[in-house]
Amino acid sequence: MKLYNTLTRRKDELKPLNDKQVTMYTCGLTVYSQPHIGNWVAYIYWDVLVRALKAEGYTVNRVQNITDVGHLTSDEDAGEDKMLRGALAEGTTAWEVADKYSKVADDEAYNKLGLLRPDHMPRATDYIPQQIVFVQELEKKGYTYQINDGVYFDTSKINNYGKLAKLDIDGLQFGARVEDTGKKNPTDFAVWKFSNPEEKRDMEWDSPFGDDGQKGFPGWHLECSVMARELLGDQIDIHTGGIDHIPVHHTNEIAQTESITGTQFAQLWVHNNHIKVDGTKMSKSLGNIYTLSDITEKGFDVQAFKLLILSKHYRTEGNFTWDILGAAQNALNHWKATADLIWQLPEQRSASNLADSIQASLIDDLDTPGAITTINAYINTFGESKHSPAKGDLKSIEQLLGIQLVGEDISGAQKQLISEREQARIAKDWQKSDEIRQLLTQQGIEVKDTSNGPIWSRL
RNA sequence: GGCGCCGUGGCCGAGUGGUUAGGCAGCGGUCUGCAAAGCCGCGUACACCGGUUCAAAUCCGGUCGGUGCCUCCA
Repeated sequence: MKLYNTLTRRKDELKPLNDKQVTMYTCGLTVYSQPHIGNWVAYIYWDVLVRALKAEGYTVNRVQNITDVGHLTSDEDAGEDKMLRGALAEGTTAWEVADKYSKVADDEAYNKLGLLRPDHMPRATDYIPQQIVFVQELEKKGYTYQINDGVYFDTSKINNYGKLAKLDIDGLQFGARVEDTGKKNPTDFAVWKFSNPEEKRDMEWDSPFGDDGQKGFPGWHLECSVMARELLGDQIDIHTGGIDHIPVHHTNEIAQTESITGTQFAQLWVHNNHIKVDGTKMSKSLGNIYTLSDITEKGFDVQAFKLLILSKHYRTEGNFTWDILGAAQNALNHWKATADLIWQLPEQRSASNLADSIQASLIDDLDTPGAITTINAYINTFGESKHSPAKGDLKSIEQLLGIQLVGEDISGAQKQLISEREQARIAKDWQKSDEIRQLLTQQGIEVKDTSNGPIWSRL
């Protein structure tokens, strides 16, 4: 399995630290509001990555956290707490907001999108003591300092800070866009923030830091470092996330973890690009943020959304429009209609190497467009075939890409209708024939008269 | 302003120094009671200007255009 490694800026071969077991960490959602399709884009790619790893014979131990505290609206440790903002918007507490959107996200990801559930889905608030210990360790080693609003990591203490993003540290100065809040260096970041005494916080904890009785909460970057270490160990094989996390979040995870462990944190850093909407960034201010429900309410299949996403490489920027989704839906319908031939025509006997071909694409830096091209070529061989695809081949597609193709057989009554219609056609009773076809259409079944006889598919 | 990324045929989207990507949409034909599908055929793309090379859409330089992060937002 080769993956493009942001650390080295080239495709690197995966060489797991522990033989055939792969450890993988993904930064999960901050559960403060309704997830949108951009969130799911990353989830879909990493889902296929896990599927490909399993097909390669690896066992995968995967952590995807749930951020429910500490994520501020600015990466620079300023701004509001996203959870509190969510609570304010809904007139409830941060705890309830976290609970609500954790459930929403869970339902959408694992029920609606049918993604594979990660092995561990820790919540940051369940790891507060561990995070405090982590900060204490950093303190002991002299990596931190305390100012007014929290305990900060001193990035000047390490010599390769910013190696992931290839940051030009010297070029960064306090000034126009980098506010001077008392930090020693512009890149320093909070590992523990103190609660503002003027504000009521739903989520805050006692800690050994600050004044006596002063409450606080963990820094966002710290959470991932701690949960990864607690659940996967000092070193992991693959760390995934969005490209937006390269300069700050992942850079800081590396700084913290490697300062503690003294070894390399993740071997492979894999980042997905984003998807735009109508050629521009999805943003609240533009009001162009779509959710999974928007897609289904327009009558599209979430599987079509997955196909749309997998049609482009995870590292290239994507675009979402309803037209593009419509094209993906058409392509999916074609795949599904071909899959439904298994109920109608004898199964193709000759062995195909479909699974191997798909897998060959996936292990080359998760080349899902290549895999889809392979599948299209395969599907197209059934255009005038007297056979249906092999069930094993369809299963391979479903297992490797996570796109469901095979539906249920139609009912006996519907089969009877198709048979009656065929009798009417033989008798040239076109009126009856068309009436039956109309009836089936109302039941969501389309019948086509082919050289192989009547063939149905779902509308 | 700082740091990036990208520019492929109607749309989406791979790829790469010399060989048809593919999908979606469209057009013509065929088949067909009709419809749809299938089948056959059709667009000869790679922003622009230079350079390197026997050969560049593919490498290098520049220009133009778009766009991302730094602020709501993955």
